[in-house]
Amino acid sequence: MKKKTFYITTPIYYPSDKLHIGHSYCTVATDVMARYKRMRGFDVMFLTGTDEHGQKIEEKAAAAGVTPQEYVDNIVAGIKKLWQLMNISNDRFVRTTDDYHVESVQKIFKELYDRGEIYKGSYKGKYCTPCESFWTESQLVNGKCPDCGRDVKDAEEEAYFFRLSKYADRLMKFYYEENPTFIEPVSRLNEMVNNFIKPGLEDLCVSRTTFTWGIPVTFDPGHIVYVWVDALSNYITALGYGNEKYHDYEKYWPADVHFVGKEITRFHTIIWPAMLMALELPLPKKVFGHGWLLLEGGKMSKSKGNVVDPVVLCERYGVDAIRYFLLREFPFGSDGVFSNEALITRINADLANDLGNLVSRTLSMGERYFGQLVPQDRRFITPDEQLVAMLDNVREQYSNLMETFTFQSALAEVFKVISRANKYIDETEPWVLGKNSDETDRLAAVIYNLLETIRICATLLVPFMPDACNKIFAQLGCPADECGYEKAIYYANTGYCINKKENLFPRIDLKKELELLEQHKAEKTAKAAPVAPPPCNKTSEEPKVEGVISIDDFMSVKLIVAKIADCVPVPKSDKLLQLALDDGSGKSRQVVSGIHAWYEPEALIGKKVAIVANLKPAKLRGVMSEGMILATDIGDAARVLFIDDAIPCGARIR
RNA sequence: GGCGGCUUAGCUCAGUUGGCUAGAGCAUUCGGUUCAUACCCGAAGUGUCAUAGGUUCAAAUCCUAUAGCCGCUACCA
Repeated sequence: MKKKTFYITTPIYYPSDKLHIGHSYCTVATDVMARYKRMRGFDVMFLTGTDEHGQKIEEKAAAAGVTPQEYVDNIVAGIKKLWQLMNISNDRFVRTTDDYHVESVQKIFKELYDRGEIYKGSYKGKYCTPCESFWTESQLVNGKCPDCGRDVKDAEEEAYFFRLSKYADRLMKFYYEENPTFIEPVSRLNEMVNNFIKPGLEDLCVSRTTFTWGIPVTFDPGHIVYVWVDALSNYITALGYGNEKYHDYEKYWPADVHFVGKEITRFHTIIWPAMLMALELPLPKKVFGHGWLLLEGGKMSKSKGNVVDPVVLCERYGVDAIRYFLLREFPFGSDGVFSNEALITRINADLANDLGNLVSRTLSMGERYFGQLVPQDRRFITPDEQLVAMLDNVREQYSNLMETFTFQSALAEVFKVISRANKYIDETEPWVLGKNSDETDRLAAVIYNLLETIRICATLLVPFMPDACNKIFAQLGCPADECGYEKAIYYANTGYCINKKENLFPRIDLKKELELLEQHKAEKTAKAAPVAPPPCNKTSEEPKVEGVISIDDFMSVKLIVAKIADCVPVPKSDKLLQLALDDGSGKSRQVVSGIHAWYEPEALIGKKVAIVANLKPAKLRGVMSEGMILATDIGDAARVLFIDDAIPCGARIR
């Protein structure tokens, strides 16, 4: 009989930098699920990989003075090493620079084009003639070419578009009728529908000519396949769709679940299904958007310099402890706050005190009273029943929760049993039984029950902590290959051969360890400082007072005086005004402001206002805005803060 | 601005379709035990279940409003 298959994926990670604990979180969760399904007898395909193309990689490589390929090879080697360290059991690792992937993507792109799902259109933007470069509005710096700073002119560029818009109805039908559990958690479904589907989907630009590091469009030189088709299709190219490298597309597709970060659920629940519809291929069964690991300061990000390095943690506390912590501490669908203190507290309480200590005390009593072998002559009595009842039920409770990716609760069920076993020792007092030779058969039963508890729990914990559990099996004297899921019930094993070794999870000195980690972090940021331009994290060591900022924080906002030289409404907009400002620089500054409801252009021209001069430029309704006019709200109305005409344009406000 | 979500013990959170004195873990205090990794077991708790109304025999659980926080998004900038 053929085994049932289970295909599970992580996102393919972008190798522009080293990965942090957040990436580990997703990959460990996927690994646990893959191991669990293998344990349940499934033929599992577990895929992870890297998304290696794009402009950012191209730039990073140039900055590092290497080719893009050299750059990604280096980073990817580190990623593979990390997964090895973290005991990730992926069956395949796809790189978007792999030949077979490139070949498949080119075929898919052509196929979509031939089917009329991709059409050639034009993409409006700006062109810098001297640089021969095409830029989008958002790439311009102060409306000028970001390379040379010269003026740019309107231009249209050819690009390919995918007919995403025509799939809105089919997607809605798919979400609500064909596969109501496609998107999880469900709150994400609402976001997708309300924010994207209902307002109307737009066709998607799927090619670029602004960079070269990517997969060329075979039938149109100069065009590069943009990330959507390139990256998303990894889930099928890695099974051999459109290539001869692998041959198990038929076997594993459609995927049982894509685990993705919540920030990319949109791509996986709208664009990816639409692409597959266009190709007339089956859709994945489920997309699960998991939460983020936050730090006390907020989101983890390289620019904040607050990333947590999984390698350091694994080396210090062991891979299994980290894997356990990640899935025990945080509900998989929501965000969680990561802290070293929570990590160590969790390891001590659950792994050292409860599980590790249970193994330790059970085995040393077993050895003390019986040597290695627990006598077969055992007297079971009524007080055993509570523990045994839990052993009879835990496997099912656990698997019900695992099937819905509720790892946190699945682990909690197992640890309830571990706790009960510790209590059982207190109740039965084996050390008293051990003093009375008439009680040997009773003592044998107690020790046996404890060994059964440990064996069953360890079996269920294997997906989370493979190494530690195998060590437990070794110390129990029952071969790991005889500790499968089907044996995770009471009385499935009757003989034990105790062989106690060193403790599984040493207790950690919380205070000492926190100091060490802090020190480690300080050294690291000190080392990193010369490389990275000192960004906004310079005050991170100072105690932060809530609601209070430093003078430096304030001075980072550049407020200046400017005169409104001209003002017109933004076309097709009812709230926006487009202002031409004299900011004293000699050049005109364009700012868009949402105040048309309260001010007519004529009322503003000639007035002086305060503006934020160093605000990141943004495009509003297609018009560039290089700053912000200061205003205040009175009730529902906005009032602009006008400045005394005697103050010159460009004057700094502080 | 729109849509969605959250607000429960000092901390982190559970609380199924409204129903017995609102729970768990961690931390705290006290007691027990000694097999064990200064561990384990037991006990004690503290809660205006964000605020104000409403529906109901009965609401943490449903409805309305308000406040704070968060997510996505936008003609915020």
